[in-house]
Amino acid sequence: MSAQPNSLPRKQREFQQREQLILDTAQTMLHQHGYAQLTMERIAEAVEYSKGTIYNHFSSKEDLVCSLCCRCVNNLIGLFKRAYDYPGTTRERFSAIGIAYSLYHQLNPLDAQYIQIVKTNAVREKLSEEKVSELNALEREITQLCMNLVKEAIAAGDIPDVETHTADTIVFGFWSQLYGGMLLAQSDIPLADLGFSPAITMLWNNSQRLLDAYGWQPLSATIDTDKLYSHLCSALFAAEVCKLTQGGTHHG
Amino acid sequence: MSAQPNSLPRKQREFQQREQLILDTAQTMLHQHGYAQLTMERIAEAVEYSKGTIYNHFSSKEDLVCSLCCRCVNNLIGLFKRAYDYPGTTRERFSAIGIAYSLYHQLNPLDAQYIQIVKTNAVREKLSEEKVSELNALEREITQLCMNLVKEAIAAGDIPDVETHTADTIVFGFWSQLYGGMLLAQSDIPLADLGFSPAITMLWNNSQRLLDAYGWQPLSATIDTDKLYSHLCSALFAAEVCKLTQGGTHHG
DNA sequence: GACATTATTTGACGCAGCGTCATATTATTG
DNA sequence: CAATAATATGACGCTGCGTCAAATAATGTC
Repeated sequence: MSAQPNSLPRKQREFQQREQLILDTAQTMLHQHGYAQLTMERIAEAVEYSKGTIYNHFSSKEDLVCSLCCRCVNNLIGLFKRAYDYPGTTRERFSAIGIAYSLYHQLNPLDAQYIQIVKTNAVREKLSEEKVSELNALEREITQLCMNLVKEAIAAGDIPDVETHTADTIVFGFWSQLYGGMLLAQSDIPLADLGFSPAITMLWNNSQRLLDAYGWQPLSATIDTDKLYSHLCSALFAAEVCKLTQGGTHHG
Repeated sequence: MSAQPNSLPRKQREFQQREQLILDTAQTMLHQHGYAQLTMERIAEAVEYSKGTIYNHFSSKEDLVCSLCCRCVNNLIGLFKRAYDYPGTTRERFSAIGIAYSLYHQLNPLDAQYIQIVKTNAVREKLSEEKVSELNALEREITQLCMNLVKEAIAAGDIPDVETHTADTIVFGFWSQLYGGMLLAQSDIPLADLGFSPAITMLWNNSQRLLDAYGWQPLSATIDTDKLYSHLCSALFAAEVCKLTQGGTHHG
């Protein structure tokens, strides 16, 4: 968008643009044909550069997928920050983070693939030191964001009895729930067939329960959580929700 | 253990034994050298059969890993059943399932790899219809076991306000927490570095909170959860805990 | 603008690992 | 002990990763 003139040497800008092109292409291919069909040759062909050039950008296929993953975590961090900066109670803001997470994965269900793939030891083994620490830095950033909010809440007196509910336990618990819930929702297992309700609803309800369990004020008994959900959605993530409802039909 | 004489034609018994041998060997190799180093050639060499023979048992490498995964889920089901059959309150029994899960993954940290790998779409894509449904059946079994216990609890009046906390929501929430927590605990991310307490402790505390949030009687306020934890461990999983404490040092 | 030098791109190549299948080996039966 | 069936074998074809010497383009110098 911004037409800042040559903030970098032209060469470097071209390089970065090409890198994005490769990533975009790879992402599309991954979404359309799956990981097994994603080969360096095909990517090279699609971007109309040769394989060697791709390897100038990414040291391996794993490295490329990891970069995809980093981009996606970055996007998620963006949403989280929006939630963090919301001018409301700490509990509302933390709840908004949960919504951000769930929305992101509803909007980009296939992005969960990279995360999934990159979390696999089989792939980790092959990553360069460098890429691993890039990813770790992002993980750290997103974790700290949550942690800070919880600490803020504790400092503000919104969470009582801090001895048993330390900040780390709360973040861990909430995060586990989001992460596990998202994985269960996405993956293979046909939840509906097993008699489950829509995962998104369950996830929201469960996370509210959990915040109640920590005694995070104001408790859900004193407010209308359904209303809170839709309010946060429209206040913070209107664009995303819009895209989601427009997107309409679930599968391709 | 049981020396039942030739319940099956000798040939078939040999076949099954060999299958187990292959799986055991593959498991060991996976643990020792990682997924990247696991090749069909090497497995064949190690079991002293040829590659072709391996392919008589498993239609692909993915198929083999999936079988490993099935075996591991089976073991987990065994532990879950023990928890299920414990003669205590429904809440104790459900808590025991949580312990079973956490113990299993402490004892067999590397087994999480198969699950992880097999959950990856990249691998799923390559699995035979047959293996997928074998795995699904196991997932179903283990899910139903949890679901049944929750239903029992609801029927017994141990969980109030069933409109908002339906059985599926509770199972989903609890399971998400276990699954997400285990993945976070195991994976890559150096929790300690990020300022987290031991994951097992957090997991236990969080799951107890969650059960409280559902109003599952008796609430943790009325009992000593630490005591419950050690009691259930020794009553149900003495052998496992013993192995765990003997195993001693964490990393190889 | 011609030449030298440096940077970038290229695709043929080597190699590893999967999965196949014709052949060799072993077991079973008459 | 041959004939036949069942099973095991490993050489082979193929795909896809990652490399690197050579080709091509870009930049700098006079």
